[in-house]
Amino acid sequence: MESTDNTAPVVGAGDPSTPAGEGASSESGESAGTEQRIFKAATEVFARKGQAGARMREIAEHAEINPALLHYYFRSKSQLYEAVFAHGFKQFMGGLGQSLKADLDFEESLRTFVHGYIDYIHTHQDMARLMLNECTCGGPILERYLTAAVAKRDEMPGLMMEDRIVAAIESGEIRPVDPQHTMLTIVSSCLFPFVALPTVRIFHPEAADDFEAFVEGRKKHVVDLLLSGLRPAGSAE
Amino acid sequence: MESTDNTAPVVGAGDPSTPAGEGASSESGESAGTEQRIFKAATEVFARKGQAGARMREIAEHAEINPALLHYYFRSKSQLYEAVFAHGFKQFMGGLGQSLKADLDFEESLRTFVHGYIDYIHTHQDMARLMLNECTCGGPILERYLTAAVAKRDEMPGLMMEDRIVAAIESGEIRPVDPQHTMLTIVSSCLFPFVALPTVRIFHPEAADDFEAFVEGRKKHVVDLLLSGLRPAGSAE
DNA sequence: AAACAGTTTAACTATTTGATCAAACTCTAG
DNA sequence: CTAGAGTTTGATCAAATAGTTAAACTGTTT
Repeated sequence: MESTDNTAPVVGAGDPSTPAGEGASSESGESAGTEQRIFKAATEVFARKGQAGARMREIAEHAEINPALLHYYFRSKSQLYEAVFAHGFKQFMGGLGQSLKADLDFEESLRTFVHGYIDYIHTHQDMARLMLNECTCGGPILERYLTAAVAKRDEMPGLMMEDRIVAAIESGEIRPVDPQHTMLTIVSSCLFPFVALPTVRIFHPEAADDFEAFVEGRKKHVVDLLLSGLRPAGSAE
Repeated sequence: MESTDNTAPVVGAGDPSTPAGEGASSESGESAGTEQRIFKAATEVFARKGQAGARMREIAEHAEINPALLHYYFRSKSQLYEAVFAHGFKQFMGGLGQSLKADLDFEESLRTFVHGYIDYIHTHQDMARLMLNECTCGGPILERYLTAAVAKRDEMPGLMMEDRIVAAIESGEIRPVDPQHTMLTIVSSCLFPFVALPTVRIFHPEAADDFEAFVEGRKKHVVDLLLSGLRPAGSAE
């Protein structure tokens, strides 16, 4: 009843979780990971051009597949976008959550968070840019997902870290600071340099030459600067 | 000789500086600041949708003018975009430069930079988002403008501040840190919270209620955290 | 008022875009 | 081999898009 009744998959609509749910792989006409190729290409193009600026044909070219396949697998442009976004959002939220549940002191908690955050961002730059794009334009999609995530606070690594800051202030591990601004500074310091990387490269030519070194240097610097900045007054190094 | 020879202004092409060069205002048919209205609307739409995603008709609607006027004043979409970008870039670079030339100690230099940066960003959010958008996609326009600006180092406030950090380390005003990473952290902390403001609002509902308080709080927090983080070992508060 | 330069408008073109569809293809199951 | 479900393709459509143009309009100058 719902539109033409051919045998179409359309995985993105029903289960916006994994890019190509391996569980229901009904390999027949040698798909060869067509769906995953679409997904990856879509992530790149959406990240660069945004939802409105991205062209379906460009995604198809990037994935080296026939443009019609985009609609075969994802029905429409908006559904493809939402599938990509939802996957990234879930991955982003889920990845860090676990590592923070261990009961470490503040210094180790911060180190874990910063290292994990930077590792994720620099290995998923496209997804990070896509998310930021959504943040800047303040579209309804992000708001929908974000408010849902904020509800169950203990699954948002950012909010967990914020709670950790509050606790550390109370226990005297760090000096009294505004937890929300501090959290904002942490996220900014980890995220921004990689999102704006094309620009950073112009100022840091060495970041292009030895990227891994730049990433590790970034981790060290952020943790070091924050720990120094948050150390209680009077406590020596 | 250059295309049709009607009497067209096209200010954006020749002099990409001020949005509506008041010098050559040839007021006849009651323009009523049409060009400035276009400019402002274009900034908003380009910031939200990017160069590729923005639609000329949307800009025209936003400016409440006839779509054809966009081409009358700016010839093409790409020239309109470049005019908007160039204006923002020049304004961005020029504004902070002067304030840093005064010979202040490091603490005051940092305070001046952070306050000036945040003031500019939060009063020109659209322009900041547009610039960041250009940063993320790494288009040729930004690279062209940026490399030109880096050449004359003493006109880039960011690089001037970085030089100030190096000097402060040598003079012992602050402890030895990586100047480039430190600079990145400063810029990140000032820029990101306002660029991603729609998202921040979900976590900081009070930022929406009393925006001015949030801005001032942000300035204080960033300066405070950085000064603490950079203070030489052993020096009391 | 007549001429004129600058501005605004609506109608138009050519191209691009997202989306659809029937036909062809591929592999497996019977 | 044949039937059939799932997949891929090229052709095609309607809507949207950037850009053009001639005519109408505005105010100023003569």
